[in-house]
Amino acid sequence: MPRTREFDRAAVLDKAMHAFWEGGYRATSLDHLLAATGLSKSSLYDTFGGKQALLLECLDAYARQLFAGPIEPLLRAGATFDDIREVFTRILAHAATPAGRRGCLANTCMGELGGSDAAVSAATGAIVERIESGFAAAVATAQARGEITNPESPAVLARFLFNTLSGLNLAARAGASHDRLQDIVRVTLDALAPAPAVAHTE
Amino acid sequence: MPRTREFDRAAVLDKAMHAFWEGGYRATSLDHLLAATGLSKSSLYDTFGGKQALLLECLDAYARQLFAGPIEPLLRAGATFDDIREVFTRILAHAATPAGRRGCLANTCMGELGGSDAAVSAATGAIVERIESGFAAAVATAQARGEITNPESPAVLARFLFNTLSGLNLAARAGASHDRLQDIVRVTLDALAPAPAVAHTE
DNA sequence: TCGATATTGGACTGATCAGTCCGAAATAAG
DNA sequence: CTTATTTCGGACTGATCAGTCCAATATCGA
Repeated sequence: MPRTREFDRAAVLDKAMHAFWEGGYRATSLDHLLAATGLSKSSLYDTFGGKQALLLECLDAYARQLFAGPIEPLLRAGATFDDIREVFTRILAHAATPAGRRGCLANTCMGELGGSDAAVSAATGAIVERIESGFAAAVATAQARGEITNPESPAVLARFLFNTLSGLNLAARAGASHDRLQDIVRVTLDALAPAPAVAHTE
Repeated sequence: MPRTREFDRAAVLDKAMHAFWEGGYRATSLDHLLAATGLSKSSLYDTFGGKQALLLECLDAYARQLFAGPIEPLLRAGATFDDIREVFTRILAHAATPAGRRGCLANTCMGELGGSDAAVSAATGAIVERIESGFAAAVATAQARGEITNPESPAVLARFLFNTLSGLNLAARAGASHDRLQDIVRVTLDALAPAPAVAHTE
């Protein structure tokens, strides 16, 4: 009996996600979102509830694409140092695309709304948590295999790795050169398994 | 002949800076700025020109307090590894204060306006540049003295150090624990002069 | 004391914000 | 074809935004 919906929910969500990703939350007005998604105000409100609720769904969609894309190697059981490397390689590759300048949606939202919106804070916190525990598992495996010689605990090294990621995303958004990002990644990865220094001293 | 001004420009600037620091640019409305500074709309516009111009002056004031405070050790001629350590110690100490949750004004502005406001971008870029060249100089000195054994160039290590700083500020704004920040700093500094690994292999 | 001049308070503007609401349109079951 | 049901377009709301403007006010030199 009902009239058929004229849009695809998932496709609309994807477009809204890219709009937020580009401009952040406040700077992306509802009018802008309507233009980006092509639907009417009433449809948007009927379907998603409101601007904040839409952002939360976009963060979910963003997380899914993250865990299916650049972060995916980290979630495989038995991930190793190579998988950690692969994550950074993928991040760098994405940062090199025109869309890469937008950095990370979760990162941007955290910076903009972290202190003032508990729901957004929770959503981004969950993403952080999942990435970091992936790093920690991979570090533990890599330490057991001797690929990572840095004796800090997996949890600590995971924090360090995530922090580098976080900085990279902000740098990309600030327009950093590819070289700059590569340098940072190289030093970071090298910190996990430093070359044996000058050796033969003692 | 003129009527005497009823406020202290520097004090007003300081209050406005803290308002922006707390809420970012867009979320800090003019009304909020007026309440924070205590002056009237016409005084604010006569004195500073407008909201964006005020932010730019706040960024200048912020840079001055940064270079006279946490970053100061880095700007001394002949700064060494200890001075790099001292910078991070000061950053950690500041992050532990209630105000530390706000992170870094320049960082927040870069994330919020980096891609859309060239003037803000230039202002924050100049701050980054100055901090990073301070890091680079200190790294060069420390390498020459053998305090830093990591063979990467001073410029590259400076990028790495700044990236850690950048991540720390976002983490602080996201409400990270003190332990978390400390872990990140420890791993970062250790990456500059890694302990001689297991040694005596080879 | 007095007048020239800058500061100040606050009303005002037009734009834009997120969000509401309802009549018109479209559809599918009967 | 009719009708129940949902979607859709767009007008509308009240709040808030940054910014303008001017009359009232206060001050200082003379």
